[in-house]
Amino acid sequence: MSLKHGLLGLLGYGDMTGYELTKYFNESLNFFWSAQTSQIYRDLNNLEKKGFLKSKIEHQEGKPDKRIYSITKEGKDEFLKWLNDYDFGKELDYRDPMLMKMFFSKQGDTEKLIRGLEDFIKDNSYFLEAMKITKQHINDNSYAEHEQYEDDKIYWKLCILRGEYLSKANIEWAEESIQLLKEIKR
Amino acid sequence: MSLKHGLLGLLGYGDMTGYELTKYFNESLNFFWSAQTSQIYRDLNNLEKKGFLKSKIEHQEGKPDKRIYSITKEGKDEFLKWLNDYDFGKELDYRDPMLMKMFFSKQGDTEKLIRGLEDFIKDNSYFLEAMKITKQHINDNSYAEHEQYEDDKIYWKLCILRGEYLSKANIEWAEESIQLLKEIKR
DNA sequence: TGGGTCATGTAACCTGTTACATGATTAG
DNA sequence: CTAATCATGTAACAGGTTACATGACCCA
Repeated sequence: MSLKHGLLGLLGYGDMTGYELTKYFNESLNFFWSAQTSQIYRDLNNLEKKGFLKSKIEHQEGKPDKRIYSITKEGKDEFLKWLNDYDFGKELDYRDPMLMKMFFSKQGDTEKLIRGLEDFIKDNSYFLEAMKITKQHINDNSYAEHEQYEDDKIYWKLCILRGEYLSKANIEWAEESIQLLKEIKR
Repeated sequence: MSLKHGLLGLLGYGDMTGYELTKYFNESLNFFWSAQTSQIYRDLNNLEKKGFLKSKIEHQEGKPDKRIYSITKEGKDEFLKWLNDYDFGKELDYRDPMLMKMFFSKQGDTEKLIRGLEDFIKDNSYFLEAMKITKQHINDNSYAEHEQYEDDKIYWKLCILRGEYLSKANIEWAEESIQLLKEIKR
C-alpha cells in the first residue's frame, strides 16, 4: 500500500520519470523505504490505469524516449485520503528475521552469534552516522534548496530522529546481548 | 526465508500439526513473527516436497483427521545451515509505512497526526507491558515447564529485551515528536 | 440457538526480489 | 577499453494477506 502512495506523494512535488522516482526513493527516502525499478514501473502502470496518474512521452536526441508522469486530481485525492488515516497501531510490526534466529540460538554457534552482533553494531553505527549527515544536509539546504520545502523539513527531521532512536536502541541491545552471551560462555 | 526455518525450528522441539504450529507462532513468537494458517500449510507442503519434513495422518474420533509433521535429518541440516549464518547486516531494514506518512505530513492534518502518535505510544506501552509479563512467565517456568528448555531461556529473553528496547525507543520518539509538532502549531 | 474451538485447507491477490534485455552516451 | 549512467522495461518467483469452505463438537 505504501509504495504506491509514496509515488503519488513524490509526484506531488513535480513531474518525473520512473527512473527519477527510483532515484528519489533510493536516495532521499532510502533509510526507511527502498524500491526496485521493476516494482516502480509496475506500480506506475497500475496507478495510471486507475486514473491517479497520467503520462506523456518526451523524445530525446541520442537517448531513449522518456515517459514523464504527472499526478491527476483523482491521484491527489487518493494520496490525501491515505495520508490522513493516521492509524499507526495497525501497522505496528516487530517482525524480524534476526530475532527468529536469536530465538533458536541455543542450537547455534555462540562465537558466530557474537560476531554477528558485533557486525550488527557496526552497521547500525554507519546508519546512525549517515542519518546525522542527512540531518545536516537538510539544515544546510543542500538537499532541498528551495524555500518551497521549508515546512517539509520538520517532518523529514522527525523521520530521521526515529531512525536515530531505533539504531541507538539496536546498538545498546546488541552490546548488552554480547555481554550476557560472553558471561554464559565462561 | 524465515518462516520456513522457523517451522523447522519449532518441529525440532517435537512433532506437531499445522494447526499447533500456527498457535505456537501466534502465541510464543508472536511479538516478532506472526503467520496465517494458509501460509503455514503452504510452506509445510513445500518443506515436505523438499524432504525436510515428513508427515503421518492420525485418525480421531469425532474430529477431522490430523496430519502430524516431523522433521527429517535433511530438515535438521537445513535448519542448522540457516541458523549459523549470522549475517544480520544484510537484513537491516528500517522500512516503515508510518515514516512514509510522516515524510509527507506537511500536507496532512497535524491534529490527526498527533492523535495517531498518541495511539502509537499506547500501543507500544501495551506491547512493552506484554513483554514484561512474558519475561516473567519465562522466569516462572510457566511457559516452558521442562528443564529441557533451561538453556533456551537466555535467547528468548534476549528477543524480549530487543522488543523492550525498540518499543521504548518508539515511545520516546513519539513523545518528542508530539512536543515538536505542538510547538510549530503555536 | 449461536458462538467459539479443533482441524483442514484452497483461491485470488498484492507486494517485493532477482535476473535478464536493450542500446546509446560519457567519463576515466 | 571498460564501467557507469540514462532509460526503458519483462518474467519468474517468493512471501504475505484476505476471504472463503467444511464439519463436528462444546459451552452458555
